[in-house]
Formats: sequence, structure tokens, C-alpha cells
Amino acid sequence: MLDPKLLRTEIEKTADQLARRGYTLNRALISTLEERRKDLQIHTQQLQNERNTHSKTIGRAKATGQNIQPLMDEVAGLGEQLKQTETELETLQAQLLAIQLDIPNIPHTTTPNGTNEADNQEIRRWGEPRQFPFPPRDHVDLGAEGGLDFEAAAKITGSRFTVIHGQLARMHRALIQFMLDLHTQEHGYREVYVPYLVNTDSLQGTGQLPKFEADLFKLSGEFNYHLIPTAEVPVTNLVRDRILDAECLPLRHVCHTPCFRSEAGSYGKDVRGMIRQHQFEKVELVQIVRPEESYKALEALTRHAETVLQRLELPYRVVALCTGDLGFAAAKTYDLEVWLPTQKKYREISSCSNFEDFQARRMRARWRNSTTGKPELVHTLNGSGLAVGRTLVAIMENYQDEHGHIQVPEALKPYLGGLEFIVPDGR
RNA sequence: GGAGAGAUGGCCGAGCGGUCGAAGGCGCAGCACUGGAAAUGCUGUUUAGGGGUGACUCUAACGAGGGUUCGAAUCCCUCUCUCUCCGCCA
Repeated sequence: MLDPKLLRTEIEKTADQLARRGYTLNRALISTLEERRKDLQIHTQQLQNERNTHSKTIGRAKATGQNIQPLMDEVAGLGEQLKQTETELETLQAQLLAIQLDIPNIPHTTTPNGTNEADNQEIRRWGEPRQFPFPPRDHVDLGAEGGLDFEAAAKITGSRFTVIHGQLARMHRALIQFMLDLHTQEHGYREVYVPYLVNTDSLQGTGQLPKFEADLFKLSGEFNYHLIPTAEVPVTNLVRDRILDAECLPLRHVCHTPCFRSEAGSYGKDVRGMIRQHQFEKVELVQIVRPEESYKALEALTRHAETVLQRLELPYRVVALCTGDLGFAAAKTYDLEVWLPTQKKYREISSCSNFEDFQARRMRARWRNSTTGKPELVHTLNGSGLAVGRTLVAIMENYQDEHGHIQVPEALKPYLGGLEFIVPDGR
């Protein structure tokens, strides 16, 4: 959520900034509602004041045994009038809030202009894509011996789920351990375990609700819970409705969870394989920082995610998302894209974002600024470190040999009992 | 699932329907005292929103939401969470 003051005092400037990302702010409507809100609030508070004053007078009169009937007559009707304006104000405020919850974040000045993916800006590349002396096979092909079983998943559940067997499943698990160990032991993150089902307050806090309900899986029945689309939701909401001491900042959490996304199937994109699934594992980095440090933190967090790819020796590039490709809550985002030889393309494997105070305002997540003594909004960031399923795909495709065996990356060997190769045959 | 108890400020803990944003204590901050400190004393110490250039002022909040009332922390209803006991369970 944007600072409501921006909509009151700098609406034109705010509208211009939002226009950069292709969002049209309904200035006329907001200004009209805002004006009415102001009048109504002043009026309501006047009436409340009147009521309070009269009630105190009645209290005093009663205590001294005076006849209170004339006083009672005076306030007759006030209650009705007050109730009416209060209700009206409430409705109006709810309307304004609904509008505010639907407005995306303002892009940071360093976020490049653009309308879609094609306008994203490459920042740097790492690693050389390997030259294959044979035509490389994609992961579906490599897993066809039984390591990856999409048919079984479709039978058990439906499309866009995966069953992973044998050594491939083991490597999938090993990747999670490897990532968690790296971030906790070398990058200063604290591991956390969280619920995979969350309430609507949490989803509103990080920005999935109310606008993106359709992207989520929701429980039917008596619990009004959603499955998490990312660990970002439970982990960031750890600080919801809190005022943190200055000394606890920055908070750095790393968390492995499954992620559930219903939007995945709707694009007709990446229908083959396990690139785009309704369920996947992810190791997520979340930071809660002081506002002045958030852009430094974004660079550091991005490097932390990159380190995973470097240790696994997977070629990748970093792109800065343009304003048109930016997520709803983000002010600036770096995507990490890993090289997939069979697609001859870099494909997204991590997304690292600074949300500034956008999520913090929705969550009422604050810290006590020791110089002002006042509670102020924190800045929140997160990034994948990394998406595990896609990492497995990248390893399969980049590390395959002509027999369809997968060489185990050096960094992963300790997690696989020193194994050199795995054969994705499901055994 | 059954039975019961509870939820008040950073923490503990009072609170008869009226002057209660809330006693008292602890903690914290400032000042005094001191060579310095401890102890002691005094003062201050929630959050959000509105109005005002500002001093300031108004409104709201005692788990959440509704209700009764001129007036609710206090009475009534619903819900959530916590604790105890029983049952069940990985």
C-alpha cells in the first residue's frame, strides 16, 4: 500500500510515477472520495465530541443528585445522527481502503522503463554455456526412464504436478539441504519453519490479496485458509503488527517450503515438464531492514541467490525487471535466469525484490527509530535462493552426458554421499 | 470432540456503568543528589487518525466483531486465541 498522504497531497506526481508501470490512477474518483472523507470525518468527530461532553455533564449531574432529565432531552436524537454519520464514514473509508489496496507500488528510480519482458535490462552474466558434442536432451526426456513421472502425477492429482523417483528425488532433497546450509552458514540467515496454510490477513499483508485471489489455492470447508504461493507470505508476516527494536534489524530469514500456485496452468506456457507446476519447492530469503539500508540489502540478497548458481556452476544472468514487468508489490526486482541448453535460453530461477515500505504498511510492520524515538515502517525484501525444481531441471540439462547420466555438481557431492553420477531411471 | 478458566499499556497487575488512556509496581528515559556510581527523589514514558504553520487540539483503541445505554474496560451476544483436565492422534 502506498502512503495515503501521497494520494491526498501529491496525487498528480504519484499518478505519473505509477504511469511508468502502465497503471492508471483514478485521480478524479480518489480526490472526490478523499474530499468527502475529510468533511465527513470532521463532522463525525465533532458529533462524538458533543456526545462525550454531554455524557460527562450527565455523569456529574447524576453524582450530585441533580435532575438529569433536561440534559437527557438535550442529547435526544444525537445518537441517531451520530450513528448515521459514523456508518457513512465507515463505508467511505472502506471504499478508499479497497482502492488503496489495489494500487501497485511505485517503481524505484533505477527500475528501467518498459512494457514487458523484452524491455528488461541485462545487468551481468556469469559462466559460459557448455558446448555439447551431442544433442542435449531436455529434462523430460532425461527423466523418461522413470525418474520423472508426469503420468503418475496426473493420475494421482492432475496436470502440472510431478512425481520424482529414486536418485533424482534424492538430488532434489539434497539441493534443499545445500541451499539452506549455504545461506545459514555463509550468508548470515536464520532458518525458520512456518505454516503452509495462511489466513487472509497474511495474504493481504504481502500483497497477494485482495487482487490476486485467482492465483491461489483455497481450502473449502470451515477453514478460510489458502495454501502459500511462496514462503514470502508466512515469513514476511512474522513481523506483521509488530514494532521491532532497532537492534534486531536487519532480520534475515531463510525458509524452505513447498509453494502452491493455481495460476501456473492458465497461460498455456511451459506445458512440458516441471518448469511451471502447481506445486514446487523453494528456498526463500527474506530480509526486514531499516529503510536507508534496503537497496544495499537488495544487492546483497541478489548476490546470495547468485552464489547458489555459482557453487553449482550453472551459467546464469541477472536482469533488472522493467517497470512493465514488475510485480505488484515490488519497487525494484532482479531476476536470476539460468541457462537451459535445450531451450537455448536463460530462464527465470529466482526473483529478488525490494518492496520498500509497501508490504510493511499493509502489515503495520515497524521498527523504533532510536534517533526519532518513533515507530517507523520497515522495508521488506525477498528472493528465491532458489526455486528447487527449476534448479534440478538446470542441473539435469547442463550436467548430462551422452548416455543420459547426470554428473553430480562438486558442491552437491557431500550431500549425495560422494556420488559422481546419477542415472535418472527412477531406481 | 467434551468440561472448565482466562485475554487490560514494554512487562506484572488493579479496575463500583460516569471526570478511566486507564491505579499501583517493574522496566526505560530525563533531571536532581554524587568526585563518580549505587541508593533515593522528582518528572516523563502506548498506538493510529483528523484539524492547525505552530504551541496545541480533537477522535478512536482495554483479544476481535456486533448489541444495550445519554455514557461500556465494566452488562449482553458471536467469534478468535491462550491455559487446565478428559478423549483421540503423528
